[in-house]
This record gives sequence, structure tokens and C-alpha cells, in this order.
Amino acid sequence: MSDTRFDPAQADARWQAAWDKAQTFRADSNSAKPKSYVLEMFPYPSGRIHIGHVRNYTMGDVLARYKKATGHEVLHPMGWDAFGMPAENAAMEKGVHPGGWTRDNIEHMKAQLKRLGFALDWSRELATCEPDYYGHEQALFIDLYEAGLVYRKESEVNWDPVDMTVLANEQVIDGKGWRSGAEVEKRKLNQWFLKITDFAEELLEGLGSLENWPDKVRLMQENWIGKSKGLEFSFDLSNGEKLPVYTTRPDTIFGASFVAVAADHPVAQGVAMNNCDAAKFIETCKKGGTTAAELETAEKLGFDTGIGAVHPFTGEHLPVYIANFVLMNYGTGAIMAVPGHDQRDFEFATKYGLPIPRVVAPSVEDADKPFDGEAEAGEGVIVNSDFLDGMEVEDAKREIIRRIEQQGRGQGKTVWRLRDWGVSRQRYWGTPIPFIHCESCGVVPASKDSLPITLPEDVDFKTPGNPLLRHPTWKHVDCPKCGGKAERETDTLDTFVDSSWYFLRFASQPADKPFDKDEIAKWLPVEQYIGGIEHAILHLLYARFWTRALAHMGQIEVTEPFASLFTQGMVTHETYSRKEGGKTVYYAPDEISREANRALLSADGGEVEIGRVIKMSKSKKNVVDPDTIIDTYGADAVRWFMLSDSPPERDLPWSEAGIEGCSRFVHRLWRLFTAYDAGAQGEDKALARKTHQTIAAVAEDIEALGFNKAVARIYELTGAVEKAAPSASRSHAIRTLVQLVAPMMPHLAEEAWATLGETGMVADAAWPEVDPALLVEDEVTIAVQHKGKLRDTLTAPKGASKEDLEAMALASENVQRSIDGAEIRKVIVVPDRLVNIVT
RNA sequence: GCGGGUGUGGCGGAAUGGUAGACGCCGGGGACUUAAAAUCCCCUGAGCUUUGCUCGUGUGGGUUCGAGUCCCACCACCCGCACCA
Repeated sequence: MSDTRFDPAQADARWQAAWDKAQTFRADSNSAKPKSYVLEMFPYPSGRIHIGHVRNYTMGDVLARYKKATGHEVLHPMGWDAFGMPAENAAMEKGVHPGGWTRDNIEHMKAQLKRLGFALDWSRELATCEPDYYGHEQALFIDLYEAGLVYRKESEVNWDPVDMTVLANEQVIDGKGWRSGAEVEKRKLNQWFLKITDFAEELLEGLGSLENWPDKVRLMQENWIGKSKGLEFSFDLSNGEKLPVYTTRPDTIFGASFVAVAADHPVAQGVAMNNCDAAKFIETCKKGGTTAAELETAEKLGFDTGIGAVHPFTGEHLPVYIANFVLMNYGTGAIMAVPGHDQRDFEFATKYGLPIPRVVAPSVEDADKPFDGEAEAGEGVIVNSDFLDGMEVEDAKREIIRRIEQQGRGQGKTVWRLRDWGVSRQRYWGTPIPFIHCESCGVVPASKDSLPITLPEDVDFKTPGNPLLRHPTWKHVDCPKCGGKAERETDTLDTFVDSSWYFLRFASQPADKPFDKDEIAKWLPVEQYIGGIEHAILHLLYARFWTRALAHMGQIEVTEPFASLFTQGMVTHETYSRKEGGKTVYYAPDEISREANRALLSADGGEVEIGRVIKMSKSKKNVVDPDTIIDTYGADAVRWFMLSDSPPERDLPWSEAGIEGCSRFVHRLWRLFTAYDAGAQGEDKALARKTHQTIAAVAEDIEALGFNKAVARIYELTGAVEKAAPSASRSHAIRTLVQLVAPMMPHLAEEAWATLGETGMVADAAWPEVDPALLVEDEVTIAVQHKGKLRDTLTAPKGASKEDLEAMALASENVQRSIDGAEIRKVIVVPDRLVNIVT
């Protein structure tokens, strides 16, 4: 026993070294135990770990350590999403090499992670920027090509003029580059695409099986994939051409009063050739903003082309407009407009004085009911529609599709919002696309023997654009097919490709191929994947796509990589700012001294404004540095804070007072642990019960990732042990407490475990056993209510009869006073819970 | 606009339809100390005529012996998507 203070700095280092030495967290693929693959989204090596990483990885770590304690062979790896633009930006700004910069960052961040004592299998560490990773990615890319899932086409791309690169649709936010914030331009380039649309149906269907994913994420993916069923058919135009349109409401075809095409539709372009006004109008449309606010307020505008479209059933000539609200890249870029039953069409028709016929009504009698200032998009019966009259919407849809197909004019069609994934990036710091351009053979894949195609080291970043393109020798190679002179592809892959299969490489790392099928079958799927909600669509959809694509090619068997997904909340902090010369200047927490209701700037003692509690960000300076807080409080206090109070899916407000409270608790536990008396005798039934109830509750909470609740249980047990007199039960409670906190505060737990005289490490110890007999109380507190209001509580033996409870309740002085002689009409007794007397 | 989520003390948050506010933080009082730090103990939703009573989980209704929890309507905030035919 020792009454010296717990020294986190010393204990942290000692046990981190001990785990390393014993390879405690190494995953054994040949283990006979049930497996558990716990994975957190790997970080981009930006230079320093931020507090969000700490929260993310602490959650995963608790689960991994708990799984190990409960007899699982745990795979809990860590690696680096190491390609990407910040490295090139650093190269441009500081003149360092992206590779050197990235590897330095990795080294630093790895040391930071090690300081937190995470139970990671570092032997499986990988970095996507190393040839032994991206070389395999090149091989997989060629496999995908051979499976017909990779193609090249000239397409209009989103060109970021600042980063000089192409962006995916989803990387364009409000018309601006997601990283640079620059206004995105349209350019035509030859691009590599992955055929994710081939898997649209599967990816949508698969969501149904992902029961342990947040509904929110599933819904976001569903909307992103955007399946819609409808009819594509062609109008005959008065100029002799045919105009295909797409509609999800073929049932409303008799309500069509005009036809509209997108500004960049061929029909519109054709009209513009000999009509200046049309050309001008198209220009106006293109200038129209794409931001959310602008779209919301944008007026519906149109230009009458003078062309007529013949209605397939009535023969009527409908005017063809060019309209700013029709999109070229959805459906056919042309619509039949039904103002009565589509709000956009309604607004347009109102503006241009076009007819608004009603073809759907609540009932047949309402066929001529006027519209109340807006379109009616809902259900009903079809009216004013010839042979459709009286039909339900769904029946009418089928009927129209049948007739249109019979006429040979079109067919029922499913349209997807999801587009193919453009993966070409005109950057240096990415995986080189393993293809070669040959004048006689065309575009051919590199031979697999030539992999990895590595990036050249001698590059400069003094000029913007792609250094691979201007490198003097790198791109010149012989054609793998004909042997003639040829050139390498100089585009590199989108970094989302790198993160689309890293979870497979963690599970299996042969040198000669991307992974081993049997090893993947052993470890996948990931039992628990944890990361930020910001990856709800892109990363998670791409990873699901790659997994399915690889399964299709027979390379693996698993189709969904992440069985269970958890999206954790952000770490937030209040902001400190004040106006200085008209500008708002933000100050970091360590520049501030915080008092009860105000905050003062340490430098000059001036008061600063305390702002909202928001996500930590560099621009608002409301960040805390993990290294600093580990220095001050030790890894365990920091980990404990990450788990306390806030439910893990919600935001966690960082506070100085909060971390200090955690630190106090670390020391409080230590005092308790060092007061352990192995030889204490005697039973303390109440404490024993509390101990066993806590073991069960903490286990349940950890499995449900309810860390804040587990923390509260541990506080309760701690309080109970502190109050208890020495006994065998108390000694058992203390030993149990060490084990319960071990996943959360592993360093303190190891230190205590040794102090208690246990052999081996607590990290290797089995989770404490629960005695089911001790989970139930033998006395319970019964609430006594009069007309639903609490009047008294009483203690009764567990399982007491209804009659006894009723008698005890009626004997209560408080209850009698409340009843005050009134007639008792009913008595409700819930055994072991309450008695409610109704008068 | 559409879709989803969340509203509980000063704060973070607990509560299978059954004692609202567990647990933590903040705050107040006390003990120990020459003093401080550390530690420990007590109090801490609001109000009242304080053995006890009334009110109280965003607002208004409803179901029920009993509602934070279920149902209906509304309000506020947050997130996602966005003229997707």
C-alpha cells in the first residue's frame, strides 16, 4: 500500500511501454476466439491530433478494450489517410516536399496518439501515400477496369481555379470548391469514372440490412441515391423533331399545359442560333446563382420558343418554353409541365398566364374545384382526363405507361440522382492512375508487373498545376501492349478512393496482393465503425460501393463493410472575442482567465465577450490542444472527460472546470484503490449488490456505446465504496472498480491492478463476473400515490403481495390525511413499484 | 420548400407509461490548516402559510388511476437535401 499521489506522467509512460513490449493489443488472425473488428475513421495527417480525434478514438478504445476483456479477439488498427491537397499546399507555401511533410506529421501524430494509451495494433499501421498501399490500389483499379467498372469520358467538370483541380459534384458546395472556397468553373476534360451507378439499386437495397446504422445516415444515402420511377416519352414537335421528357406523374398527362427545356438543352441551343433574344435569355439563366438562398428566392423565368409540342392523347399543341428551373443533368433535361399538380409549374404558369387545369381531385365531384393559390401534389382521383377519369393515381400511372409503351412513344423508366464517380484529379500527391496513353493502342492499363507506379520525388511546386504533367521524364514509358513510345496518365486518384478499401488492408496485408480473401472473411465486416457525421454520404457510400464491387469480382465475400455505424458529436467550446478597431478579434482559451460570469484577457486585463458554444475551429480560436491537456492532467483524465456527461452522439462542450473535475476523480479513485485491504473479512450485502449491479449496468452501457451512463454508474459505485467499512465485499468492490474503469482509464487501472497485488495486466484480465442472485434487491421502495400524486414512500420486502402493499399504503399517516375520509373507489397496485389510491 | 432530429434546474444530462432532476460541473455553507492548496461533510428546480403543500420536463389540447415518456396541433432551434420533374 502506498499513500503517494498518483503520477499520471509516470504511469502513462510506464504502461504504454509495457503494452508495447508485451504486444498486448496485437490481433491474431489464427485465434479461436470470436472476433471483433473495432474501427475509427483514420485521420488525415494534418500535423496535430485535434480534440475531435481524441473523442472519436477514446470511444473506439473503450469498446476495443471491453471486447478484449469479454473474450474477443479484437482488431483495432490505426493508419493515415495520407494523400491530399494540404500536403501540396504546404509544399507551395513552405517549399517542403509533400512526402516529407506528410511523414513528419504522421510521426508527430502517432506520438500524440501513443500518449493517450490507445489499445491499437500498431503492427498493422498503414499510410495511403506509401507505395506498399497505393500500389495495391492501382492493381484493384485495373481489376475494376477489367470488370467494366472504370471508364473514361470527356465531360464537363467542376474546375477549381485556385487549387487547379477537378472536383466531384459533392465537393462543390454552393457553387464553390469545398476546400478553397473559390467559385467553380465549368470545363471539358477527359476524366476517369467509376461506375457507381451500376450499383445504385444494390446500394439502396443494402441500406435496408444496415439496422445498426443511424436512420439519419441511411436516409441521407437514400436521398443521395435518389431513385424515382416514372415515364420517359417523346413529344412530336412542330419543327419535326422529337423531344423526350421524363415525368414521375404520368397520371397527370392530361393536365399538361406547356413543355419546358433546360437552358443548355439542344432544343434551346438550336433556337438560340437564329434568335438573339433566346440566346440572351440562356445567358441570363447561366448567370443565375446556385447558392441555397438564391435558388429559394429565384423567380421562375421562361422564354417561349414558338415551337409547339403535340400532346400524345389530345393532339393539342403545347407551347415549348426554355425555363430556368429545368435542369439538364436530371432526367432528359425536358419536362411536361402540369401546373395544377407541381408547384414550380404552377408558379411558372401563373407568371406567363398559361392554363392551370385540374386533373386530380379529392373526389369526382370536385372536378372543377379551383386551386387555392398553389399546386396540389397529393393523392386523389383523376378527373378531366378522358379515359383516366375516376382512377386512383397509381392505377392511372400504370395505364398511361402501358398506353405510351403500346404507341412505341416511350417506356416506364427509373431515374437516379446518383451519378458516376469522377475520380481524376490533376494533382501530384495522390495515387497515380495506372494507365498508359499509346498513339497506336489507345488507352491501356499498365501491366501488373510494373506496379507500383510510384510518384517521382524530384518535383517542384513553384508553379500551380500538376507537377506530374511537367516532369521531364516521369510520364515517358513504353506501351505495355506494342512496346512503342507512350505516355503515362498524369492524373491521380481522388483520395476518397484511398479510404474506400483501407479497412480491408487493415485486416490482411500480404506483400504481393491487396489482401487475402480468407483473412478478409475472418475479420470483416467491421463490428463497430465510429466517425463523424460529415462522412455520412461520400466516404461511406464509396466504401460500400468498393466493397460490393470487389465482392462482384469474387475478390471478397462480404458486401457491406460496416455492420454497425456510430456517428459521434463534435467537441465544442465557448468563444472569446472583442471588437478591436471595428474588427472582431478572437482569443484562445489559454489567453483568457475565466471568472464566474465574465472572461478577462490575461494580457491586458480587459473584458472579452463570451460567445456561443460552437465547434472548435482555428478561425474562432476556441481550440484546446490535446498535448497541453495531457501534460497537465494525464491521459486518463482526458479520456474520462471525453466519455463523461454528454451522450456520445451529441456535442461535448469542453470546459476547464470539467477536465479538472475528471482529474480530481482520477486521484480520488487512486486514494480508494490504495486503501485496499486484501485480508478484510465479512460480508456487506448492500455493497455486494451494488457492485454486481454496476458490473452488469456498465457492460450494458458500453455495448450500447452509452459511455456517459457507464461513467455515472462508476461514480455511484465509487461513492458507495467510499462510505463502506472494510469487508471482503468492499475489497471485491475495489478490485471490480479497477476493472470497470480499465477500458476508460487504462493507465490508472494498470497501476492500481499492480498495487492490489494482482498478477499480469488488467488489460489482459477477464471482465468481472456477475452473480445474477445479487442483481435483485430484497427490499424495495414503494411509491404511494393518492390520485396520482406522490404522498409517501415506504419500504417493503421484494415481491410483497398486492394486499400487503395496499394495507401498508393505507396505514400511512400522510396518505390518510390526503384522503381525508373520502370514499376509496379504486386502488392500483404495481408490485415492487407503487400503490395509487383513487378516491 | 422538402426530409430528419432536439427541446428536462445556473450548465452537461438521467429516467421499461409508475417517486422527475440519477451522475457530473458550477454555486453556497462548514471541517481540517497559522494560512493556502489538496481533501472531507452538508445544502443546492421554483414558490409557499414549511410535520407539509402548490407549481414544474418548449406551448396548447387529448388518452390514462397515473404522461418527460403515448396521440393531435403548434412554437423554437439544429442538421441534411435543394427548382430532381
